[in-house]
Amino acid sequence: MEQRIDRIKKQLHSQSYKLTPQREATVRVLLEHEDDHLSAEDVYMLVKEKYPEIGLATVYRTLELLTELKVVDKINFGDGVSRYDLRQEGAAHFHHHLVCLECGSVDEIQEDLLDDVEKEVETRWNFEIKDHRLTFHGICHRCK
Amino acid sequence: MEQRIDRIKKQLHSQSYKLTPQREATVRVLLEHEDDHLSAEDVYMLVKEKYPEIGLATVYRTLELLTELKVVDKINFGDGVSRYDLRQEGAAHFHHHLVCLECGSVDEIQEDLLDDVEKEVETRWNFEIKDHRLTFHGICHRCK
DNA sequence: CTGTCAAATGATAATGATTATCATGATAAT
DNA sequence: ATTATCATGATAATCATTATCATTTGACAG
Ligand SMILES: [Mn+2]
Ligand SMILES: [Mn+2]
Ligand SMILES: [Zn+2]
Ligand SMILES: [Zn+2]
Repeated sequence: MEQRIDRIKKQLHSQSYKLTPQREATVRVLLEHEDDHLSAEDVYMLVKEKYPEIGLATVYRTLELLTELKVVDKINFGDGVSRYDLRQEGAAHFHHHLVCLECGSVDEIQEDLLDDVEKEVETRWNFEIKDHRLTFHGICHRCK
Repeated sequence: MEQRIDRIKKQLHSQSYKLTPQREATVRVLLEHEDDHLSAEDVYMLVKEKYPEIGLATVYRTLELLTELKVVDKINFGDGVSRYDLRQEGAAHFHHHLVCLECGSVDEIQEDLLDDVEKEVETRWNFEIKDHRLTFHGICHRCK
């Protein structure tokens, strides 16, 4: 945890941003909810527990900044809000999601699985892949 | 074109919906822009050219209805709007997209490519896949 | 034909997430 | 200490989408 925050701090400094107390509190909330898919409002409410004087705008700004630095990925599951998902450190690509149509749960697949598909796309469509988004919609193991 | 509209008409009737003039005008616009990825506002402006008295709410309602019937797919590329994409008739799964980070273009991949990956996900994660969304972000063939 | 009724429409208000603005506060270098 | 820059918080503005409601349409029964 602390080492992770330290690395994010360095990453911020390398772009001449500071790790302010508000930003640190926000990052801590994200780390403590690594498996969840929190909206900005969700993050705001959780950060307020430790840092009640923080403003909603600051949370939005911090999430935007972390997205820029590729610490988190901004993702949209089709309900009306953006959700922020901590990226695996050092992962080349964003991980995949399993969205259950029954219970609404969102599970993660950390393995890439797309190597072959991406090779094919790169050659046949002459497209240089930088990243991807893959979501499966269906019935989760709990609902079956 | 006419046959396609006829099949959509039957699909509507089978759920006891009618193909009103407004709905038909909207469907025609979608068919005429099959390769584009139009927002509700885009569709509204295009429909107005043929049917100026249509209201924006009706366009939203029609797009919602067509999404329900799986005639179109609602998709979100991360700019603030939903876009509506005509589905290939009879396709089991939604097609894939190539989004260029340089020029913003969105190209389509109609081939499935995911058969093997889906088999693996179904068995290893015990998840019954109904549909998917796959988007690649990178540099398109024109920008290279 | 008419009258009836549910479905559909269009104008517009309301909502809700996100962004912009701006005065104030913190920080670090000079 | 002074100044300059960055960051923050309150709040207003924006903008896509949804809800509301009075009116219209079209299928159907008599
Ligand atoms: Mn995730
Ligand atoms: Mn498409
Ligand atoms: Zn489930
Ligand atoms: Zn391009």
